[in-house]
Amino acid sequence: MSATQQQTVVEFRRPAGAIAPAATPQQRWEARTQGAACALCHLHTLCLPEGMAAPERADFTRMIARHRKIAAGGALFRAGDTCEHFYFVKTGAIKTVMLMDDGREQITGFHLPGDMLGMDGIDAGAHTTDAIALDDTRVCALPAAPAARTQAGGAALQAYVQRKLAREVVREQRLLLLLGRMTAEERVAAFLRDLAGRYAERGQSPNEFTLPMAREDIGNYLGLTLETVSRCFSRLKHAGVLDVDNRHIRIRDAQRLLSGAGSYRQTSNGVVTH
Amino acid sequence: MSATQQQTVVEFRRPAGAIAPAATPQQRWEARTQGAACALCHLHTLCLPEGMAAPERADFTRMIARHRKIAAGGALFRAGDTCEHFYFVKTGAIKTVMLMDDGREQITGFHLPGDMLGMDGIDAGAHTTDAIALDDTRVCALPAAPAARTQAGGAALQAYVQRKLAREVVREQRLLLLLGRMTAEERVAAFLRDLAGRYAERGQSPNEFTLPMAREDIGNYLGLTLETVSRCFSRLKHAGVLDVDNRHIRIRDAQRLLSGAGSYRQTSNGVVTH
DNA sequence: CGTGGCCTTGAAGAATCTCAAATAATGTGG
DNA sequence: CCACATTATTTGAGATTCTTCAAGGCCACG
Repeated sequence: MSATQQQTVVEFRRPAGAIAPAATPQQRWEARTQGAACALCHLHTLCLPEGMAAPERADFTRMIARHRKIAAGGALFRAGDTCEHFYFVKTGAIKTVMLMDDGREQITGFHLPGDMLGMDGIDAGAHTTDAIALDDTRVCALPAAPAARTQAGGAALQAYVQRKLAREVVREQRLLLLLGRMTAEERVAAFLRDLAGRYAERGQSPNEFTLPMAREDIGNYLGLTLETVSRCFSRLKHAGVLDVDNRHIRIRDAQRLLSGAGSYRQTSNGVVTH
Repeated sequence: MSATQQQTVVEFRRPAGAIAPAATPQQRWEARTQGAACALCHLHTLCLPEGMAAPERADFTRMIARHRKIAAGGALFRAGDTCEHFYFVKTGAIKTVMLMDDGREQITGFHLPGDMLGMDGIDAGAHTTDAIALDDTRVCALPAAPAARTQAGGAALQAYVQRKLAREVVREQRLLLLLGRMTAEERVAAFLRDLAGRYAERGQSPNEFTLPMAREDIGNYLGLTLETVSRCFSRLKHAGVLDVDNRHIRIRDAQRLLSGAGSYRQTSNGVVTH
């Protein structure tokens, strides 16, 4: 949703060099056995700290425990669990859910391959959300203690976590703006734009993708009901902005998706076209 | 809004030793001239890192530039400004506001004395919000560079910022839940509870205080209009939960303010008392 | 081929917003 | 210190958006 992300989506450019070339099986096997797999992982441009010096990157890589698996619907962690690791999604997708006493829930984020999660546990030492797999999912785990504390892991790792946290703060600020000030259709449009941008970062097509979550999850995330989300999708479809086939989305008119996205609203003079 | 904060509000306990005893003018003068004012500031329990060792606390104190003043309505920083400092509110109050291209705004936080702000600028190097004084306000400034980077300032300071960031993430998560899932009256009640808890932390009465912001700001923050906020106040007033006299608030029935706060809603069976 | 989960669509209802007006507080210049 | 202008707040009535409730269709899976 940032300016640069929007740019990416509008022009449907694939960011040059966003994703590393795939490693050969032989390379991968060697990397894994030598604890240097991160450098060869196709997600390393998203996970690995760029500014970090080589020896510290090696430390980082060595600390990572690879390949914890979570089945679709399973929990990576629950609210209240001691925060022992931060996680990177490797394959699949995860939602983080904040809970109320009376059972109401709010999804605070969807985490795609390359995304880091679990830092919400730094403050209290325990996670504040449930992390639920939307699909069969694999994650890498980074021990939280050295990353959060001043000893051991070193300052570079600490700075890395700090950056990730700051990014999370800004992401949530944008979400506050969405929930507080946008109409249903604007929210859905912003959601799709955001997803498109993130797929672009991952080297996948930003204008054609498959949603990893149900309508209910989208609605929950956007502060709407699943019916409202469905209706917004239908309206955008009939307006020619999108192709929607169940969870498969194709963006036909990125320009209109960007500009209020088929909401045909002009706030200043009240004119409503269509 | 955390469990412990709620507790504080329910029982209207003043947390023991939350606030340091006031320093004498002589002590203050010495402290200021020697760069050790933080230890004597009545807000030091909120600002100063608890786990920090004495020498590092002294470093922290020396880095702080004291007493930048902002007149009511003035900006401490604007979205896009280079993030050179983090700030601590000393007196007054500040709102941080996220902006949309079309002029819509979303207040993302109100910052009271003792609160830290400005960390949203860590990621991009520039602030993402406007910080506007609600009253004549004084702040202390902490240079951002040593706090964010690995050199100079040291790991302790870095860990401190990390903690503050993590707390901010959790605070925003709670706000997402509020904006996404709560009714208007629940939002207003949660807002007052939160404020009450924060005043309690500052050694002020949690059941009687003066709002530093206008109805419009409250509404904006809660994703409502000012009229809706005003109506909620009136309903809570007529229900005997609050005394509302313009910006002066007195909480008469904390129990009811906590439990859905005059909204008389029971989500499970649909029964609506009142 | 039946069952359950997910999605779509319609119609009625509720919560909140918008518009409008009156009242109260605050600030300003004389 | 007062009269006036300005701004903030309250309250009402009607409009609107979104939700709730309900029904039906599609698809995967046993």
